[in-house]
Amino acid sequence: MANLHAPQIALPVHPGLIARSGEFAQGRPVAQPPVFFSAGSEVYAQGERCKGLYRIEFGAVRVYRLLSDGRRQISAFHLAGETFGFEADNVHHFFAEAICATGIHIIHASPTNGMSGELLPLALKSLVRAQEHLLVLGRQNAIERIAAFLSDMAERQGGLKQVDLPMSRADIGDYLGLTIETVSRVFSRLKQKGVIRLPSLRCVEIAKWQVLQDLAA
Amino acid sequence: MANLHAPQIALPVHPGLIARSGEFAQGRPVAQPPVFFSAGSEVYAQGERCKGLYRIEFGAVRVYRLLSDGRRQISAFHLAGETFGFEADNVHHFFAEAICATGIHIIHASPTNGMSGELLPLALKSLVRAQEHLLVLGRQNAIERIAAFLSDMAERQGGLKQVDLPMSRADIGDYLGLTIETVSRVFSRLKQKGVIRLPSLRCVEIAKWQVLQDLAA
DNA sequence: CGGCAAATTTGACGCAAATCAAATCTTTCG
DNA sequence: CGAAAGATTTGATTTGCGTCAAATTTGCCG
Repeated sequence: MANLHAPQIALPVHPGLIARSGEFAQGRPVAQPPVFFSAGSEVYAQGERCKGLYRIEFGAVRVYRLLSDGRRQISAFHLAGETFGFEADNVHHFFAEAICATGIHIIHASPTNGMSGELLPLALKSLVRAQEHLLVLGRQNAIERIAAFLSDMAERQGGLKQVDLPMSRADIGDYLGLTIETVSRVFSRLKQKGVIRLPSLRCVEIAKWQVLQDLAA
Repeated sequence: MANLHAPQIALPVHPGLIARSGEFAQGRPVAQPPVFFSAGSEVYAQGERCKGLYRIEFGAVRVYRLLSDGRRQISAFHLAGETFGFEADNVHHFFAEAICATGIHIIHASPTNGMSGELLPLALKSLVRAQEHLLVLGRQNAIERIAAFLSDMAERQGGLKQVDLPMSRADIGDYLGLTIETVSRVFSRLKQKGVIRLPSLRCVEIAKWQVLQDLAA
């Protein structure tokens, strides 16, 4: 049951070094220049005060919580173009870490900057994602979880057959409520059945799209 | 694995019969008169067009999805005072049913009625709830899930020792990703350990608050 | 009140995924 | 390049929860 993960130590590289990209979009201040985070570095911590929202320029982020005994649940992965960091109050209740080299716009939301109209749709997208994921964790078995995960990742990357997995097997396990061994075994099983190919550890090629969809149920 | 639930048949009793309560609060139009739903009746269905948001006056609601083979995942229970029915687009992706006799205000949100300011906090509350629940489903065992569920229900009912459970064991199971047998066994185990008492099927008395909290991890 | 249907509990057993263990493969970096 | 550390895969075994089955309780309605 225990599933301990030593925190990966890596410090974020802070602004100033980074070329700033468009600070204004549609005539509104969007963010400070994008901040660069190296693989494994912390974007924010549980208990930290919210500074705003986070929009990923490139890279990927995992958002998670820990139980007191070290079990970890990743509640979401976020990819380029996605916005995360919503909280009901102004304190973070989760940890967020860059999975790989990642550039993030920090959006300092305030009542005055006219962002509020776009916040709700983004928050709702997060909500729908979380609710979909509840179904997977509550009622699907290992192979269905992996199939759903791969379908989702593929879809979010434009539906190409080649899917990039920036995260480790441990991350996938902690997202799907499985152990790394089970994740690995299911990958092997899918490969052996010809549903996917694994050109490399962090890359999956979906050979039988329809079969994967059906498995995801 | 399969977990079939025949839909409970009961029709909502529609307005007109119901005395209308304050249609305006703080000078804004809030809702049509509250609508009464009998136990098991449908509030909305998956695929149905969104008519607005729903605020519970009294009673309780379950929101759920079904897999093609009938497995059901309840993503949330909603109690009196709570608002539900958020979607990213204007189509419902879940089913909502009254668990018991329930009165609901249907809030026809529109850009013009000044509700929008209050929508985001409510949506975020739903989001946080869903994320908390992910941790339970992903990483907690049966006893921890039940303990977390009972703690949550107690807290939402004002922290009293006597907790009302409007929902069946089947509902609890489908919310926590467990079978009814496992739910029942865990209740028995908690009772036998003196953590809870069961004055009746739908009522739990929390005898050892701290133990329950510790179990919820 | 009495009888039936549904819900819940309890028991026996099986299985999917966890755990424990060890062999590969990959990456890092001196 | 080559060694060491870490990640992943694979195998053997255990176990918590699901499944199947039956007993018991509760609620409903004439």
